[in-house]
Amino acid sequence: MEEIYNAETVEEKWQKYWEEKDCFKVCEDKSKKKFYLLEMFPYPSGKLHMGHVRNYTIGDLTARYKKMKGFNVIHPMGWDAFGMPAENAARDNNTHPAKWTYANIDNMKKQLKRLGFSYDWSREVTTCTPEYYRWEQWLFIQMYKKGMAYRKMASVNWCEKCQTVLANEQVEDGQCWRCSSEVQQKKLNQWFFKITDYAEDLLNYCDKLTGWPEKVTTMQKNWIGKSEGAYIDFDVEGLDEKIKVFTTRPDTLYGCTFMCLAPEHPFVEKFASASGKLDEVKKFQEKVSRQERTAKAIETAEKEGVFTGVYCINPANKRKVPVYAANFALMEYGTGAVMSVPAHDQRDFDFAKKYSLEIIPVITPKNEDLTAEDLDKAYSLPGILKNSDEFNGKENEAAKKLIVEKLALENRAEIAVTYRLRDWGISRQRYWGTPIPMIHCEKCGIVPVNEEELPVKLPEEANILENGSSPLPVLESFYKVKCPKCGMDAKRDTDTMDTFVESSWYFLRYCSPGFDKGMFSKEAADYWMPVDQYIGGVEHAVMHLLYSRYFTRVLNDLGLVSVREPFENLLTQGMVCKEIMRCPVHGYIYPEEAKKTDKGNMECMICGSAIEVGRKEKMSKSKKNVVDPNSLINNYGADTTRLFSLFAAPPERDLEWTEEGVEGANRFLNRVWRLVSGLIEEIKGSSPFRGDFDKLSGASRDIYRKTSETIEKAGHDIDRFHFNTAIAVVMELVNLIYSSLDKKDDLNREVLMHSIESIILILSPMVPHFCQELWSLTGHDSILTEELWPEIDKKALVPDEVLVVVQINGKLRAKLNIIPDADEDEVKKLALENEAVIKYTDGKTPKKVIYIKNKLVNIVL
RNA sequence: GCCGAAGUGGUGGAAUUGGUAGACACGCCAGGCUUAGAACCUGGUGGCGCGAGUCGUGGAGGUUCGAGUCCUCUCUUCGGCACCA
Repeated sequence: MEEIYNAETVEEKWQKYWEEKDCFKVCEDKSKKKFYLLEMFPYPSGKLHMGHVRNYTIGDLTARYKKMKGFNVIHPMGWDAFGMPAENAARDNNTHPAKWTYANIDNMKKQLKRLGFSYDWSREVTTCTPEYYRWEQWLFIQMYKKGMAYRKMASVNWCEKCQTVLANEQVEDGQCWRCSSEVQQKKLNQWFFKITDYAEDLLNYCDKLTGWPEKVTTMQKNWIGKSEGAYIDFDVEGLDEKIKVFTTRPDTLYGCTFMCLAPEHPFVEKFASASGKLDEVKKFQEKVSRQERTAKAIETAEKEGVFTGVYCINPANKRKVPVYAANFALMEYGTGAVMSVPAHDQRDFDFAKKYSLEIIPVITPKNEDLTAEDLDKAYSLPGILKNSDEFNGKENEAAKKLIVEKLALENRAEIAVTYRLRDWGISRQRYWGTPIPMIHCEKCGIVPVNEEELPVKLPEEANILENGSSPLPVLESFYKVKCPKCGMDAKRDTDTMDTFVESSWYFLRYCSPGFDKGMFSKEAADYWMPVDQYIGGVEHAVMHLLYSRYFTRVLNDLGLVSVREPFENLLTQGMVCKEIMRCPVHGYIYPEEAKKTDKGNMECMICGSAIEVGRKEKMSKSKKNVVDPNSLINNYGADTTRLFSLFAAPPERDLEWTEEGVEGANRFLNRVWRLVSGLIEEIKGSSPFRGDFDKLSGASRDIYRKTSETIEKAGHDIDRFHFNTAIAVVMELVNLIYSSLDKKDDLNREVLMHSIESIILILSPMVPHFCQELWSLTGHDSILTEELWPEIDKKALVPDEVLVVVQINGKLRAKLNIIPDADEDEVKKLALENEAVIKYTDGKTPKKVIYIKNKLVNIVL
């Protein structure tokens, strides 16, 4: 056996073996319990980053561990291969998106294999292949037939730089999520998925997703944003119109003293022209449209409005109420009209102060009488109604219902629920995406492509245009088609789908990746689904996870799959961080551009200046605080890389990358290696201890017991994703064996063999190449991927003696070693007779003596 | 503004259910091995104190025989939502 562990040759050897022997291939097997382990598939950007490595290491450990626990584990991998970076790269490097994408996939796949991940590559799914998107198009047509996909003119978020529309979720603080340029509004005819039909269902199930972090379900709930209230109709004075408002506070209706419409509300111009105020109103509209829509701007922007010149009638008290157009009213929410109650809403209050509008309190705290003069801000707490006719004196919560009921009798109000969630706009004016399988015919309107003609292939001869936009709208061979219905000349839809569509069902495709009679085989999907453990970044908490839940519901309702929720358990891993380094001359610098001086400071290798070491932040190219997985593997090997990312922090927390930490992980592997190589002559050929624990004594007994404890604790820790502590207990065992080695004469070889075997087995899901090599070297013919998790000898878990601590008034004063489950009175007696205890009790009689079995005695004086 | 999470040694982090705070690792210190270094092995390492001790889990209270853990208030950091009517 080599004295030193050579990661490179060992890793290469076993990777080759695994691949040749197809070790990770799985099939449905109804005799076994299945386990679907899924990691979020990557966008093939070209290279893996440390975030991927961490995500997939956690996944691989879990997959291998579950397999050792006897599950039939499916562990697939694929590529979220459509998307804009491919187009950008194609334009910048004068290549084709497909070429770029496939080259990246090739490269990243090599990297994944170098890390030794146990993927069943026969299930690889690549979303940009016609075999995949064909079925997405098919589903689109089914959804269209059910009214679940529809088209409407919509004001969309338009990014001038990317030349495309963005989903609401892709707009962050009014800026494009990718390029951060300002998002504008543009009217376009768009395809939408009716996710709002499922808003209630998606919301209700949030609380049933007990295997998800609460943080994520809360974010989804916020995103869906249900609010319960009422629609109330206001008559308009002098015009035959009704203004419908949505309010969550019908109890404050009597306090409504003005009305605010969104500037783009259709009534605004209508009213203004009726009253002759069109000029002023138009000026206001223009001003608002120029206003910034970023969160910051909104926060600081003053509430502003303009009187339309028209009054409406408060249906409760018939009061005449002026109608304003106001910058804080949003057309996208509710009805675009707000009944303003300045006494009880802060925005309305600000607005009323600015324009000297009347403020009438209608809710007052119990045992107090709130008047308009008392108010220096809106009162928004619960209370008792006043100034509200027959509702005076009622609790405001109760009044909500009563007021709506009264108005409902006259057809002026109804209970209503609104959601913040919008329908999912999926049209993208891009090339590198799934073509929308629809044809526009002048005579027949919108006609789906015949299903036999699917897929509508993305024409590969096309290339991105100079300005970066899609070639499809100008590619005659693509858009010029015959109408499937009437046979006349017609035009193909030249938009492609949002790439979140592909990732909303890839986990189903993995169940039967080659299936050519549908999206997936129902039989296979019903065997494998739901995903038992999903692992990925928290950045997908809303979009991807919500869309996937939505798609699973749609597919369930179409009878294509039996599950309704796709992901049973979710683990969101933290980010990989590293400190930022800045050279006063060169700005941000890469870690490899810095070196440590003798004094322990960092200096720039280019210019020698002292480097400011900044705080730890998420690794990003722009800050140059990145580490390339490839160089890590080259320097230390895949197993060290894997071990470090598991040991340095629990998975859900951020992981701070340090060179010292990586070296520590490497050191541990070498320590295990040396332990085995030092013992190999002695233990090789021995079988692991299977005898009676009671016959063991001395160091052998201790080691055997510690081994049993380690198997138990490591398994338990892995079950709850505490990988760092699972590794720590193995380190403890290794330390114990090391420190027992000088007592070698006592050591039972079979016990040693048992311990070494156990260490190898426990570590094998984490550092599989390393363990497989040791497994073979210690005389095993089998392949570790077929081995089961080691058995625990329960008998050895019972300690010979337990440590009972003795406290006096809660302070630790003595320790007793006692046989387990000793008689309570005897332990108390022993404690009280203890020398140190006598010193502290000082002859006093204890008031109370508390005994916790096998743990502690607390003497209260 | 609203909602949520987290604050533990010099550092990353341990501590099922309230029961020895600081496992394991990094770093540091000492010793061993070595011609020397690296590597490795052994030991030490929360603060204060020579010591018996004493103080210690962001801060202030509280419950309890006993609190990192439970309750109230508060500070800080991070994340999400946000003119949502």
